[in-house]
Amino acid sequence: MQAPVVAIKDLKAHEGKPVRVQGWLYARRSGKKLHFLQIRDGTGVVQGVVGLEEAGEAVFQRAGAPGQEASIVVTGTVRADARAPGGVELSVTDVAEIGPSTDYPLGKQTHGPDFLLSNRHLWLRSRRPAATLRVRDTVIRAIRDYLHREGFVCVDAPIFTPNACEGTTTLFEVPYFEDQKAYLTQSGQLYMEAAAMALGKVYCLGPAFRAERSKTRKHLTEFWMLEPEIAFAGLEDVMQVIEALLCEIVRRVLAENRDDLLTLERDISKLEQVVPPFPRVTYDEAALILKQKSGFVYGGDFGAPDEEALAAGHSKPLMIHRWPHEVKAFYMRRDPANEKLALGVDVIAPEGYGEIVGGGERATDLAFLERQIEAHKLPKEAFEWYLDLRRYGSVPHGGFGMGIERTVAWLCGLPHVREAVPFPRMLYRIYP
RNA sequence: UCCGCAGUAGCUCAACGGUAGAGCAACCGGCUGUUAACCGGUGGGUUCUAGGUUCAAAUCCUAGCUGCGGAGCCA
Repeated sequence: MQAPVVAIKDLKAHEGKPVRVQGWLYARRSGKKLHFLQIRDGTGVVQGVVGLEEAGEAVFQRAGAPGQEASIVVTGTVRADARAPGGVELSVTDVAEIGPSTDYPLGKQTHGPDFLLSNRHLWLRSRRPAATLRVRDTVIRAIRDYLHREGFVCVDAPIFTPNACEGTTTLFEVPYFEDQKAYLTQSGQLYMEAAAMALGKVYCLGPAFRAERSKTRKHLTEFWMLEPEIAFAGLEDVMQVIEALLCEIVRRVLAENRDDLLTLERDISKLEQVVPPFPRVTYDEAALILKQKSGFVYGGDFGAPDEEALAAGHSKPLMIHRWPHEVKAFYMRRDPANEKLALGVDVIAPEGYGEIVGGGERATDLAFLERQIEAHKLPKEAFEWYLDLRRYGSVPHGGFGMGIERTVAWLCGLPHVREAVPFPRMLYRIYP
């Protein structure tokens, strides 16, 4: 009878028993009578020890043959060992090579970002990318769990759209049958407003595309965005949901990904400080702070250096609300207390990770929106369906968009958002 | 689109006007407890491309290509 297959993370529970481990040869160190095999299987890494005398000559030779990242099945007995980083080792009795691997491109030497990104399909096997993807998984599960618990319904938005959702930023154009054109969505928000009028609390979580020629550590051309939309909600309600959601995400990652955060050398104490309430300032207050620091001129949007200056000194995400309406989208509701301000909110992550959330309360007044569409020179016929939402039982509502990669990059302490997505799409990179 | 920086061995880099080198990887040998293993040896080059300056160019100049970082825009 063959020994049972056991995941490396579960080996401790099988101490003293024979098991099989299926995985890949991460690295090997060899002596004349001893092989040390570092085996990884996606759940962890374990060291297999192959002694010439214990395993026999045939097995010993087979253990010395597979190259780095060859796929192997290793049979052995689980043994506690104080010298092992994970607490247990495998005393190997047999090794079988499944798929060979020679001249693996990613060795133990250091590599530059260009080379690593060109080999992203292999780089994923390394510890840091694997840890990052596990954190990303937790972030997405935390989002879905939390929103489900709060009564939200997942309503997916279309990827093909007939026109710009907001009419401003650059779109990827694709041919759509004979003589039509379609565009890849840059936001599902307008569709979520329709869904919120049907189901109350809704969200979508999917890719968004921006054909901007941006080359910074905060930008991808394809990124994932969470967009909740809530009926019968105002700006304060939206800010409350953002705060609660971010705290829940951080809590889950701290609870489920401690080892991954250690692998990533993340300062966990910084994340532990992310608890309610978040600091909140109005645009006016923020502009005043910037004016004292750097001579900022009131009325403009905040640039990346401005964001960093505002976030400096805060260990929690900073919420900036009530913006001059000129710098915000046409569909934002105006502040009843000051018609020059839009009821929008941006959330700036700590440690220089920039804007991770943008949202606010939507305008519900039909005549106001018609004027806005005209003022922004948008094609009105494309927005008729959107205006219908105001013609037939409109209610106060609001929502926000959260950038998944920026959030993951912040939680993991990554130098660039491209590491927060399995296969990044950037201005000059679409391979692999 | 604009502004910087870079391109030399498979990878990471050095050489800064005067004989192209190191570490890692590969290959060979040694080692019974390694953890980025260690020790000895071998092979490995159109110095991104095209011009130019010079007795002499990886090095200086011009143009291009590629990548990186930042700005703008945004999540």
